[in-house]
Amino acid sequence: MTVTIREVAKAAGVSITTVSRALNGYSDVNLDTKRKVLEVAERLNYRPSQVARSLVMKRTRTIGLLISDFNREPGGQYFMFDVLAGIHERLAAVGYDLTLVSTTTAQQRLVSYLDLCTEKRFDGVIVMGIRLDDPYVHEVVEAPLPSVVIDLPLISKHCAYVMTDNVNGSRFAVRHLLERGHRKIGFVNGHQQAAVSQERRRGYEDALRVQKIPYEEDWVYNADFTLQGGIRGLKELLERHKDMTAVYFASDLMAIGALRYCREQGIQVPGDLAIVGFDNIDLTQFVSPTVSTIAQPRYEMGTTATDLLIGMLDDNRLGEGRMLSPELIVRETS
Amino acid sequence: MTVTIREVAKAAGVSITTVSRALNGYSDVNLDTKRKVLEVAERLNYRPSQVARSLVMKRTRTIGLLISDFNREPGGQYFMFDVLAGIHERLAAVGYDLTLVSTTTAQQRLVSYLDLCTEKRFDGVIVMGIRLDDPYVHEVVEAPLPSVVIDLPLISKHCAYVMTDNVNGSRFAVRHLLERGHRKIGFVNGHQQAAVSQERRRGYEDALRVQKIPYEEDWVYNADFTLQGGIRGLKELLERHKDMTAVYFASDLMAIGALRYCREQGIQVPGDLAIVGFDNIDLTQFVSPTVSTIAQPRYEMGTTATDLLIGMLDDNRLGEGRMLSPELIVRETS
DNA sequence: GGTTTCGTCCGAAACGTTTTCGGTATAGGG
DNA sequence: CCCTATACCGAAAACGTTTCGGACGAAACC
Repeated sequence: MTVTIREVAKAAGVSITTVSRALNGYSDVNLDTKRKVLEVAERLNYRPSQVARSLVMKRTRTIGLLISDFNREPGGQYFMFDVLAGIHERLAAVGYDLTLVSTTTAQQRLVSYLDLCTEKRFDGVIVMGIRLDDPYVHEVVEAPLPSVVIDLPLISKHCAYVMTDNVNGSRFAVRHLLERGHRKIGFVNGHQQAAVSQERRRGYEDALRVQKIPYEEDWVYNADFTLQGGIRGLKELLERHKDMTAVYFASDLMAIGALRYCREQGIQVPGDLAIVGFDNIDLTQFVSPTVSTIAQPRYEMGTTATDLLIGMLDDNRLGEGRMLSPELIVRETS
Repeated sequence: MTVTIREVAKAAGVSITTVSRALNGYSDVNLDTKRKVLEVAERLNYRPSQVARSLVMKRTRTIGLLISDFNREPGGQYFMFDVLAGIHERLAAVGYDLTLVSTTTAQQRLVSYLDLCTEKRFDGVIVMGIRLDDPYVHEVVEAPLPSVVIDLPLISKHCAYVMTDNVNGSRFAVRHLLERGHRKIGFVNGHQQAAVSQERRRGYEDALRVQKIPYEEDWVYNADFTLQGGIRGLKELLERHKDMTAVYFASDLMAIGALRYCREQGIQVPGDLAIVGFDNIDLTQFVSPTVSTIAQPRYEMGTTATDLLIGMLDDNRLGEGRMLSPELIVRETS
């Protein structure tokens, strides 16, 4: 059926050793026989089996993309697609493959994260969308398998991470509102199982403190990154504080939900209430008014994650953390 | 390093044949020895190598997702992510892996589509985002490798396809505008290298003809699915026809671009001009006014594509075409 | 009691590569 | 003329599985 190296060898009148060497560009093969081999291989349309090669080389040149439940995070698509594009682009450049595995896969087979990866003989893994309370968090860090985690500061010898600098991102957002003269600023956070939520809260707190504004719990509402969560958060905060003039949301989706609520309630944005979101998803530019936000370099997160992983694999570097800079984008809601 | 079947055999005091049979649930192995083997395998934390297995079984249980240039289609993300989710979900259920390969990968290696797939020994392929003028279109159809193409009606013994019924989708859109009383209806199409563009134009034509309205070339503008394209299209059509009261766009992104242009020009939507888009991307619900559109069952496209492929692989069915029904969603722009 | 049958198990080949080690021939140096 | 260096090539082991064909004993049958 498929043509093997043996048939090429026979057709070219040499041993399979010589074929292998000729095709892989080794030096100690006569130029004429090399040409002959290449010509025959071309004529027979020979394609070396990567699985056979993987078996003997003990590396698959395949890295796994572990997505914690593909569609658990509503609106996570906006984030994930760009990261994925970055990962894919960089991996293609260095000749690695990417295979998708979501935790549902593991669940269905009742097998642990690490077991799955060793069965498939991945050379490395990139982990995305994992939560603080996910059971396999420690498995990722401690595994001998090189890995890089996105948006969760896990680090070890074989585990690197890349995140946006969420603390500073939050600071930018809140500082911006402060500069606009706001003093009564609420904060609607994401769910507490996300590492980024903690950091964003910290940035909010810090920015206030710099201006000697005390941080108080009841100006914060813990939602879940979703549209509905944003609506609930705004509603609740407005009830608690009639004098609130600005709200900072830990996701654009929540900010947009809030925007919708404001329209229903006749609250003028930014006149009555200023709003800043986080993520810079496409939507922010299309809703009206357009929403001010903190941009995450999503594509770059993908590429640097890949770079870190490749560094561990090919130049066996150690795991390290990489912080990417967010950027304040001022639009109409503030 | 990693524990092999040989070590399990030694530890359990049986042959590797027996270990293999025990683990794979064959019948002719004594229940006691089977238990013993399972216990030892568990204790040693044995994980069978899928690459060794692939080599001998001559199937990898891996299917390739061929994306024609990941970020060539601007706005393609909205479409692709959901399809991807559907594919992934279904594949996981039947125990296949999915590995991403974009044409850039092949280009970088100067190797044809088919060569790439045979090297990686994919069991099948799903092709997405391919254009009519892509050089490897015929390669896909004629290859012995089972494949499913999304949004391009290619069919052969080993090649199936799944698309939305774009002709009917267009009919729904235009008929809806007709029912609203419009008679002067423009059409801004996508680029001509997409198969769906031809179909959508046909649907537009048909719907008009049913109402005895002649189809005329100069009511159609060929754009490119993008925001800017939508703006250009609307502008051009408005210049050609002062009396136009409605426009149908072959993508939501174009419709939304048009919406933006209308706002700038003070054109009332739907008062002065009614608008219908295509795709039902999330954006349509967030812009103001919300845009009427034809919904594509994106997730289902992914799952049925997978079902078709699995059918060819496991039950060796032949390639077939599957049409999915679109749905008219009336919102504020019409 | 001999022959079958059945239940268990194992040896060895096969899958398609890479790589180590060594072999042969030719050329060059003394 | 002998020895060594060099260039080229091949045999065979290895990677970790699955599976075919058979072996061995015990039970069953005639």
